[in-house]
Amino acid sequence: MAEPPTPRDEGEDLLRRADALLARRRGAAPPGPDESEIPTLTEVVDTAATADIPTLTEVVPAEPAPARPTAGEVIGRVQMQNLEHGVYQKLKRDLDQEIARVLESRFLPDVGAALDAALQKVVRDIKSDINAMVRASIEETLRTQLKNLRIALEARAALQGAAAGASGSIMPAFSAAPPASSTMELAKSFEPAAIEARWYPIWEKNGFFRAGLDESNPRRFCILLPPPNVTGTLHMGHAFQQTLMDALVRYHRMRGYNTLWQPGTDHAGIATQIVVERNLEAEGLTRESLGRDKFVERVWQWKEESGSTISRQMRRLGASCDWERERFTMDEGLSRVVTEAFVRLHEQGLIYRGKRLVNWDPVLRTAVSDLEVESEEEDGELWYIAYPLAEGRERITVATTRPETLLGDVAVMVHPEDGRYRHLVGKEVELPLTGRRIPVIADPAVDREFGTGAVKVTPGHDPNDFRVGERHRLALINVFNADASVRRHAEVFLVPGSSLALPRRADGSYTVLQQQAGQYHDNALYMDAFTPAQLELPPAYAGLDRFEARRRIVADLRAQGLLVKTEKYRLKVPRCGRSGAIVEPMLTDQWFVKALPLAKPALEVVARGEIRFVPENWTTIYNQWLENIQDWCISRQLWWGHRIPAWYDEAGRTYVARSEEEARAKARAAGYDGPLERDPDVLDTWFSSALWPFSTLDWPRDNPALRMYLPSSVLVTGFDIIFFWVARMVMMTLHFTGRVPFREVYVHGLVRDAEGQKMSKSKGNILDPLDLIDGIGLEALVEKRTSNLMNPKQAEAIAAATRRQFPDGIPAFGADALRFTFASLATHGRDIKFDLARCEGYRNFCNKLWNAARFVLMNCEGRDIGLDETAPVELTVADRWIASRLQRAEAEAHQAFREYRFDNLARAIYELTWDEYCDWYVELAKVQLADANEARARGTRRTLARVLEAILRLAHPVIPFITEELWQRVAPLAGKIPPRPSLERWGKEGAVSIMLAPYPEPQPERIDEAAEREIALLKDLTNACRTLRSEMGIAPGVRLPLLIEGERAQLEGFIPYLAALARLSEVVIEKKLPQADAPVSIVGGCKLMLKVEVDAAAERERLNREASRLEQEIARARAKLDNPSFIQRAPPLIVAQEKERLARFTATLEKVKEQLERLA
RNA sequence: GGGUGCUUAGCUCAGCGGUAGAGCAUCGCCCUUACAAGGCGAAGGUCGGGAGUUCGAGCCUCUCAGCACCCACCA
Repeated sequence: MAEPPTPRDEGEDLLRRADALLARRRGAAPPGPDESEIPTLTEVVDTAATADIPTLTEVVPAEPAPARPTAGEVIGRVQMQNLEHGVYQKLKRDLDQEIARVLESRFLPDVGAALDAALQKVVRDIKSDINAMVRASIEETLRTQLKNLRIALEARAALQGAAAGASGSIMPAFSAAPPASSTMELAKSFEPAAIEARWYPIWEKNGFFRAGLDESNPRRFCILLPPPNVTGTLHMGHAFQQTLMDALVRYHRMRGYNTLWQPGTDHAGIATQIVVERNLEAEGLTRESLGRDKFVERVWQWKEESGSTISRQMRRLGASCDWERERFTMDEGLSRVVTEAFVRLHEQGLIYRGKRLVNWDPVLRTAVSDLEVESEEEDGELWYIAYPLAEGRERITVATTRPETLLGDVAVMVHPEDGRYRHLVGKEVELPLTGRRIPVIADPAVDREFGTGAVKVTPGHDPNDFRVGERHRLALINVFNADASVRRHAEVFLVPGSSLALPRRADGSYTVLQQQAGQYHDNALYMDAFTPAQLELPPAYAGLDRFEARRRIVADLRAQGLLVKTEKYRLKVPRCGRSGAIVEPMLTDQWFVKALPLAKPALEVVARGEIRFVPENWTTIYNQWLENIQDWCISRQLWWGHRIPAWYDEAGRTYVARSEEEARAKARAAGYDGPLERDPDVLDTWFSSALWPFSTLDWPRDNPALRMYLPSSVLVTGFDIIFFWVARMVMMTLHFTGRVPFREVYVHGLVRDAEGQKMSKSKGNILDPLDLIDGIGLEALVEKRTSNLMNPKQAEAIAAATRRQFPDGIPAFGADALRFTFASLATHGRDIKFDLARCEGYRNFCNKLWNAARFVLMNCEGRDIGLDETAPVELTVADRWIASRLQRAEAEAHQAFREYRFDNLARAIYELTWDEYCDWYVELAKVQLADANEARARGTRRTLARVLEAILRLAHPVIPFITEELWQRVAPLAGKIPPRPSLERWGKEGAVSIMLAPYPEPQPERIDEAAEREIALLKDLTNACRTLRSEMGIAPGVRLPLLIEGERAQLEGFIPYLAALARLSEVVIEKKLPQADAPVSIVGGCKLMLKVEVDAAAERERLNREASRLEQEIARARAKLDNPSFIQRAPPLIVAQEKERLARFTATLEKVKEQLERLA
């Protein structure tokens, strides 16, 4: 199939040549493994990028540009542009790869190899994701370096481009760097990387993020950044949340509020300690071998190394926090606040220390709070164990999921009304394997249906049994060590009234330990008046891990014929949210915050509406939790964190104080002068987080920020930390400052993957926001997802899934597109399924905006755009219409911000920009610009520029980078700022940024309903023509005449628009359409006829379809109107509307029928 | 056992009493002097099932089903 040579072939030839050029360049570069031969970047760039890469004019045989291009030549130029773009992208990609390769080969062999070796060692036998983190950090650094290098390059290229004055440069992205000359064209497409890298530092250096501290301005807006883990990296949840916060902050800043976005990081006690301990493990060290001081030093070191990663990543996202106020929970200032808060709470009796049954993580060897325990259903077994009666041959069988805790049993419990066992209540059974005797007790808590209806009672290792113990005054036995191995000697806590039979002696007798009834103090648990004792456990199990002990005990029971049966059983297993270890209820000494007195005010402020949840149904969740709140265990047996400010003397007395000196003074006052020892424990991370709203404002020292920004305006957070953080901030802030911490809580959903799965390393579905901004190749992505898996067996499946889902890796979308995506996904639902396709769509949106600006600049820069108010300006209906639409969009934007409906905000911006401004107004403007009427052209240019300028400001809170870049060019046109100062001077004098420009306020008086109606009709007419054309299969290039039957006065003005938009050769308004076999469409009382021969039968068919559609509508409307109760009860407006519809459909049908007759 | 969501086009989601929408995907046609990361057009849904309230129900009520999530001590 031989085709004539077409321009396209020429283009392919061009591409081939470009390839050849690339190949040549590659050939010139030193390939081989000899790393010393690798050139520096500047070498590569100088030789390859700036010299070897030809301009397009060199590549394409130069043709003198004709003064007046003929149609064919115009096409040629368009093609050339596209080709230029294609070639450029190819070259750029290649150059990027080259740069990356050079960077890699230059740096990785030195630093990387050593690091890699170390990391390999780490990874091999440790379950850890440290490798990924370090790798990510390296990648990040490289990427940043690369970016910086590229910016330098761009500047150079721009300079050279300017010097050469060549219009045919094939590196347009580089001309996107500082727009040096005002007439320079924007790049053909939107290239986010350079723009982003340029603007953020300028904003930050100019102090635009700085908190407003003008106390005379009563408008204040403050957001606290939920402090991320200081050593962590940015994940999708952060990026999402921070996008919303940044939009809010930028919006209010533009509106002239005193604005503070308070950033900071959290020391994340457990999480960070775990990471550092794993690092140590790789070196064959443990924290114990290092010692506390050395270990904490190591953690600080780690914090210094990785502590800035997340804030750098936030900058990439465009977050406009006041970095000068950045805080860290372990800063000196914040630590002081933590101590102060602890001491005050203790003085007020709201903090106490006691031996309690707490959730113990045997791996981390620390207590964790109830909230940190996650229960999942898992497969397990239910063992039936026979306990022989002490007297007689009878046995009582209990069912348990935890046979190993039998060692700590103190009773067997049955339901008081259970006939099967009533006769046994009060008797004693022999506790197997232990040689002890325990009583049978009755308690209504027993479920008779479950198991055998008899339960073993282990108050020392089960919260439920603990309560039973309290009711029945049972002793408590702790059988485990801190690592949950079985003790040689159990700890026994005899409580008032309790007794415990010690193992049978050789002579068959028992010793019974007993404690007399004692006193309880207020609010205390029954065991607060315990007497400690010891109990020898069977030596066979001593030192065994609890699960090994379980196996042995079950085996021993079976051997003794006491194991009745075993059943498969699904049970809830409580695991530590951090380590994944199964939590063991353990009796330990811990510090607690009394929750009740703090919870009450926290409930009241919400009930009074001083704090409002958005969406409000979260109020219920908040209330329910606070209403059932338990005391909060705040001590952790860790080393990384705020050490508890309590000192003990040798008699075990406690002195809580702000410092050791103060403790000593208190001790002396109490008559003690000996040595003091500080409590080794640290505080729960969330304790310091709870103080965040005022600790970051340097409470208790009075200062403007504290006066102005407490309460903050809104807390933006996920529902997963309502209990952990939100409720506790309310309690603590109210308690210490008497103020609420924030007025509103905007609770957003959680980001999940496209399938709705939680993003997690082990699922291999993690998306890194930075990869969405910068893009990532497939191999790098696979590597990232499969490295350092907890379970390396998953690697293959994850790699396969990743290859399937991202066959080409992830393209670079840029921060703006990512942010726009997040905004548009921020509905008030719970889950946010992150859809890459959406991201691509919004990248395209940015490109659209970019090109609209390009169009406006091409048509307005250097032209009379009506800034001179004395020159005559004519505004057409189209101009008035787009201005009107702008007002509506602005109103929607404000409302969206008020309601935290970022999806609506995004939609309003998207529709205004794309559907109205680009698709219609720009097209209409082209018609107006082609007109000879200068006043009208001036008005058009003014409208083009002003509306675009407003759109940029409207969109800036969501897409800050591109809007700033464009605004710098567009704002002078719109008369908003003087022609821009050069970028070099930016910041020194008269720095003007879109960040500081006012947010658009809707002007209701500019809503022009008449213009809106007119344009609506014009759109309908245009669409009808287009539909006709398309249905008739008329090629877009063919221009046809159109005949319209309708009101001349109404339609006349539309003619030029219609002709252009519907690609018509002429538009003729007729009193009556001629009789012809031509397609006709009826729109709003007009008949449109495309003058083209058409098969009458097909046209009849089409009209009949239209008629039957109308008939259906008419029938529906008539049915309603025929219903007397509708007329009677529906609001008159609705009835009128329905009548109007009926009339309209009927009239249209009339015309369709008429046309049908004429066809015949 | 309590509680909270969700179920609308192939996919992701808006809409919450008055003519069923968007993006992506699909199917046509097209290099149209801002944009092929584009333009124009088309197709696609008895709004999970059932019952009720109402002149009128994706929208309100009840109920059933499915799916998520949260809280709680079922051995």
